Amino acid sequence: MDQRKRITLKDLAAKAEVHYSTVSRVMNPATRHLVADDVAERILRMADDLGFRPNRIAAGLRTRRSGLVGVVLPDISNPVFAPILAGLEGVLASQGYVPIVVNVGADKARQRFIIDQMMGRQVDGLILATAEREDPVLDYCVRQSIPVVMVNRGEDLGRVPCVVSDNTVGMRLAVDHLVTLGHRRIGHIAGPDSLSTGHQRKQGFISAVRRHKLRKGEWLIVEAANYGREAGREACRALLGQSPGLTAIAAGNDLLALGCYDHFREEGIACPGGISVVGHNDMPFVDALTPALTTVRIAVHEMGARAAILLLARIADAGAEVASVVLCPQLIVRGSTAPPAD
Amino acid sequence: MDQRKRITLKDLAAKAEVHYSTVSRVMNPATRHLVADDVAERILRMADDLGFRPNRIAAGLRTRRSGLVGVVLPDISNPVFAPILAGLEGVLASQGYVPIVVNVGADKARQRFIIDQMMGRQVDGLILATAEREDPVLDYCVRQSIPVVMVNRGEDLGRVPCVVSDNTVGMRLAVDHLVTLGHRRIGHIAGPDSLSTGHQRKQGFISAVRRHKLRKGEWLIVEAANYGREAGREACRALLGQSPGLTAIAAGNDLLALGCYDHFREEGIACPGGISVVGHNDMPFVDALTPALTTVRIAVHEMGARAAILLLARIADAGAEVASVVLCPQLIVRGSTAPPAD
DNA sequence: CTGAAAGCGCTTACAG
DNA sequence: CTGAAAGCGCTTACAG
Repeated sequence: MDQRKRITLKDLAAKAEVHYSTVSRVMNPATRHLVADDVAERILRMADDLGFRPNRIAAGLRTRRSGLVGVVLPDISNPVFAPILAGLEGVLASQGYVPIVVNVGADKARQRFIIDQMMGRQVDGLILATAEREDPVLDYCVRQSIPVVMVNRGEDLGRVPCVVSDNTVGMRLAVDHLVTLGHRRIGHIAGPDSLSTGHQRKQGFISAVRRHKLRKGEWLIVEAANYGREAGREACRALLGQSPGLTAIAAGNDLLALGCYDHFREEGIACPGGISVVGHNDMPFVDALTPALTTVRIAVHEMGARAAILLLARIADAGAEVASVVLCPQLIVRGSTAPPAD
Repeated sequence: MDQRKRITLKDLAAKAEVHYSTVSRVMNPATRHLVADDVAERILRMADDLGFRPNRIAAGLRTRRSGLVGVVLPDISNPVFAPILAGLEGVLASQGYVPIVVNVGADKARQRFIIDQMMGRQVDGLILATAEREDPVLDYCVRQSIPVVMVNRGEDLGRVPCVVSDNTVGMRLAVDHLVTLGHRRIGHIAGPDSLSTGHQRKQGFISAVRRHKLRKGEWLIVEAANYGREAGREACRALLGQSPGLTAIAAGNDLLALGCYDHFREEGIACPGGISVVGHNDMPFVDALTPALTTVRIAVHEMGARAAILLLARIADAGAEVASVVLCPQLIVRGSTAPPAD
């Protein structure tokens, strides 16, 4: 009923008339030199002919390395995560690792359950895209002392390496751009303050408007319920309800900006004619919106790649210094921002 | 340097003063009833206290089940695949399986290499989103007789179960809609003919226009180089170059439709005023485009879920009938289609 | 109901 | 350079 009986080290050794430990040495490039060249060559050829694929599960049991990395995602339908995953996967694969990815949502109990499962599967390390600024799951990982790195979102304590975009700079780019266009009344739709991205971007917004000496009342912040489009629409309504005179909005991410578009459409507000919007992330296809979204591009793919590199380093040497990586974002000016009407 | 020495069956058995086979029976719900209730309870409590997580790699070596499913993706940056992956992952997780996902691109040699790696990792089955109508990699999988199911794209021979959307119906919905609006000169931008989606949608288009008795010359097909946005732009240029009188385009997918938008923008063509467009897939956020894209919604999430269910059935019983699943698509009318100008 | 034993397919000191 | 042996952490017939 099932796959043709898989051939093993021993089968191959029998055919080659050598001890199976010799075959083992040949199959592993690192130990191949221990075997006479002619023998190695012969065995390699036979392995190829027979389609011998060493059982990595068995090897992993012996070496205590699974070659598996657990990737914990909060929301795979958010387009930011696809390129991050692609970046991760690329470098992991190049080193013979493979990601096991689980989409867990925001529930901490479930995250912990999943991480337990992953540890049961002997993952060599964990990449978390789910971290909150204070995160019990992260505490748990630290206690277990399993190699972990965070991606996109960090924690406040900095116990664990993380790879993030420079959110302060990102918001400053956004605000500088708006101010340069002539805006003085600017709103910010913040992401959840429990997430480092939400918090840092908000702080970045505040320090940027202060730098430009905007007075209290000229700027305003509303925190969205989450990073989704619908939450953005609601926050936009609240923001403009509180301060109808705003001429520009810096959104905490592109989905929130999309929610602003939705609100504008409902209310017949022109963009950028009536109000300007800047997003954050430059997620796929926001250039195809009308107006094309001005946004802060973060290096998502690179973020994934760097996180994988950091994790691999940590797997190789758990004592390595906790170094984090902060990637520089870039302002992408498109059609959703213009000088204010008045 | 590394994680606190992981505790094993034997450690736990020593503490509980029973044989470790007893502990094994307790840890597995299916064999728990073989052990006296009070003993089981005591062991369970101790396991919990000590944070014992059975080593699934070791168990897998013994049982010859890894609980791993390989997922082979052609292009993770295409937004269709995120919901498919989410659907897959959801049902796999509910059954104690976990996906290992690799983004391989279209290269068949690399696909085969990756599949070899996955088989070396003892995956219990494979989900391929990379299938072509004639696919050497699929031949290889069949020869290895490893459980496989295809998702989104099928093969011509139908040797392997697959879960796809009904592409013929999808194109008919699109064409019927356009004809109902009054269009008689309709172009189709086809995806690659080597892919079942490209081929079937093209055939669906042809039979739909014939049903409506459009004459030769009233309809036209151009095949895009791939399913990407840029290829769509080029194909749109070619299509309108060959037949400037077209009043509507049925695109092979949303990305191709997006490419049409790009071309229209370049050339100052109004949509839907000058020309109407229908997409396919209803990928995330095409409702936020201007005009919002009329498209054929395919049940992506469900597609993933069904594929996982099929695979699990096949893993349980390799002799099971090869049943495929064809999901019914749905037309979503939005702003990119309108009656022709003349 | 519980224990003792074999074995899954590898890796890697240890000899020679 | 090659072999013989132990052992990674489990599961599961087989006894009792």
